[in-house]
Amino acid sequence: MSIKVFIVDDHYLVIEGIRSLLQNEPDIELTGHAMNATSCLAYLQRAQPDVILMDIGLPDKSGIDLCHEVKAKYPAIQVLGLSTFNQKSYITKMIENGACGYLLKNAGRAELIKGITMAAGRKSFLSHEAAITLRNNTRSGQPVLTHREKEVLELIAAGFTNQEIADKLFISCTTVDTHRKNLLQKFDAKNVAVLINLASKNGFL
Amino acid sequence: MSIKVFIVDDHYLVIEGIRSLLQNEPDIELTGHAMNATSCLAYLQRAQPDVILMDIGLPDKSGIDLCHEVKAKYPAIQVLGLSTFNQKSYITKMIENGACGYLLKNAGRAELIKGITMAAGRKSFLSHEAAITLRNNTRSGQPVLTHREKEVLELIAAGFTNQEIADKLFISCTTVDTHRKNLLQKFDAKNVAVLINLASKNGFL
DNA sequence: TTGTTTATCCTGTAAAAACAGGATATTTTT
DNA sequence: AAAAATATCCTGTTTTTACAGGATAAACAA
Repeated sequence: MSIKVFIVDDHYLVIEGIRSLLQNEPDIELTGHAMNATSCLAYLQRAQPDVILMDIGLPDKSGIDLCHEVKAKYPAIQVLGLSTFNQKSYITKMIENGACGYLLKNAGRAELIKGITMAAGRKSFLSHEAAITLRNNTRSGQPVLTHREKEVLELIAAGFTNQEIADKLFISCTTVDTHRKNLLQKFDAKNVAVLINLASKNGFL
Repeated sequence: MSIKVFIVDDHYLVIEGIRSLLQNEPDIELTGHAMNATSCLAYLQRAQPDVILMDIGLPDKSGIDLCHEVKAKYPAIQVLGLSTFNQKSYITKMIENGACGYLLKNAGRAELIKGITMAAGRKSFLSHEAAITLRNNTRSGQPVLTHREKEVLELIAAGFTNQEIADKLFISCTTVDTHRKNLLQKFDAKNVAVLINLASKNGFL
């Protein structure tokens, strides 16, 4: 029995590329594709593939959220993240949300087929380069933020002052200042400008 | 005589997608591809295509710089920008550097072929969506920054204080403050946090 | 159970940025 | 030639951050 694969990606050229690469694979059957999250969910109500190749950057919803939703409704489906962004935060977020692996768009034919086959066999798979960044970044790189720190970070980026943030979160102004202090330290940032720049570049915003 | 097309893109799936779409086009011949700027330039020393499809995000050099280089050495070659990022700054930078158009990776078969054909005929071409963002953004959207403002913006993002920036640029501290003031106004930002966030999201950093 | 992390709060000082409201000279565009 | 844009500089005041150096309580992990 062949592996049923479905693609969710808003880039037509990528869909076409995958289709072309899988054409002569007898064990893999491409059952369809969607170019946004909504039509993906609509498709899944009618038919369930074995493996979904899912892009991160979709027009209506992030692949990270979609992955969570799909895994909640259809736990049997294996989701493989698919993206150009080789960034730790994206990879870990996909895996946290139930993806069984991560495939980069610069992957070759062999890597693509291996990823799909392993996903279908309920084994996890990471693109070679993705595995490297994941390993490198756990040591030193992006800091690990607590839930509260993430909240504060987003409110800082939105332009609120410490006092305004304090009012929103029902905490003291000095507490916000402490979180801010810790954020600066964790990012090794000299001031907010650097903090927001790094946070944005590393996918926290 | 068929149009000779060369692709520069580090995403194998995209190359494969384009190859698949162009396979049955008698008028278009895909002569090769490169996955980075260096091997693209090496190829061009041996053979010159009519049209190059060029990605923005290459591993060794940005497509924007590569475009400039290619057009300087081989003015006859028509360069079509190719990217997932539908952002005004990228599109205009490519065109400023000699590209004759911009193709988005979510373009369909018809758009791809039309783009290549028009490029070969020395006509400019913009993907439908790219044309819309370009039009929208000139009216309202990303602000237009002067050279000095861009310099100051980058130094702010790097974490320098007004005084430090002033020393670097050999201007007064108050002048830096004025530039900062104007940047905040142009971006409609309440403070640096918002400024850096918007600037980063809109490709200024 | 002990140690660590997390979230909370405090006081005080110094530095920096935001805001207001100017001015002048040089380009560039109309 | 006149108008607009750009880059430069100035004096203030108020607000906000950054920095130093704490403390406490709850949750969690070793």
